[in-house]
Amino acid sequence: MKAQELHGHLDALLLAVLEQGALHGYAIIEALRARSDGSLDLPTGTIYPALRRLERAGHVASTWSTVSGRERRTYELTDPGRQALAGERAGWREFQLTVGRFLGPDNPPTPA
Amino acid sequence: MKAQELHGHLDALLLAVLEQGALHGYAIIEALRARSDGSLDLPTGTIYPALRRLERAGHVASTWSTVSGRERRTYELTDPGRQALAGERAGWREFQLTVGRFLGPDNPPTPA
DNA sequence: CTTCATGCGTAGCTACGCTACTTGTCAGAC
DNA sequence: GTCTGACAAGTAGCGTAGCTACGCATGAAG
Repeated sequence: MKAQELHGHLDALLLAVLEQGALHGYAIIEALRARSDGSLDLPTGTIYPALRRLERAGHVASTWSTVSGRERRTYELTDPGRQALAGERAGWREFQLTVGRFLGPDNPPTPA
Repeated sequence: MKAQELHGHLDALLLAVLEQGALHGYAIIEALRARSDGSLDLPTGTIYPALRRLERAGHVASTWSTVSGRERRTYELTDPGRQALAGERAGWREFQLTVGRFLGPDNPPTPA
């Protein structure tokens, strides 16, 4: 899948992944890959800046920890983040309906 | 609807609109607005360059005409364009499924 | 001791949609 | 007679945001 299409939807995906529990950056990348059956294999240069954006926006909060000598930055959803996620879900639904009206498989507006 | 989300899907929308018949730029903008119930109100600075891109790619062909003193550039889908549209449709379906797995309304993977 | 998985991060690039603008015709208002 | 606004095309420059390609460090495996 061409990942450029994610433009504007990545933040929502990250929030959705964190909805199930706090994760550190690397684990988020793996979670996205796993839950999408490999379709979403996003590079760190995409994920880390995006997480910083979300933290600046107050949608996630991060805490450092050290696991077997390795530094980890674990992110968790905040309450505003949860609200934002709800908004993103609604936005996604509208987007899906609108675009689907043009690209849906059963969309011919002048069929018969 | 935030139109920035269109990133990467605009070409597909334009092809889909032209699938129903040739249109000139201005009419395409109106068609998008009409078929989306006003959700997609795209500025000329978005549409015209996009149509040029599609023409360079060989997905549409344009012909000039003059209607009551006004110059019109009418675009129509080419055969490669039709194939491209089919590909975009498949891509959209995959994209929709993948993102929907995270943002769908009934997606909690660890519900009970 | 070298390689690979884990883990974080940034600099610079590029694609692409948007804002704001210009040019021009024609219809209708004033 | 002039002016506003719909119609119709177009470009220049901007900003956003994801990507490529790096660099750094630790620990396990060969």
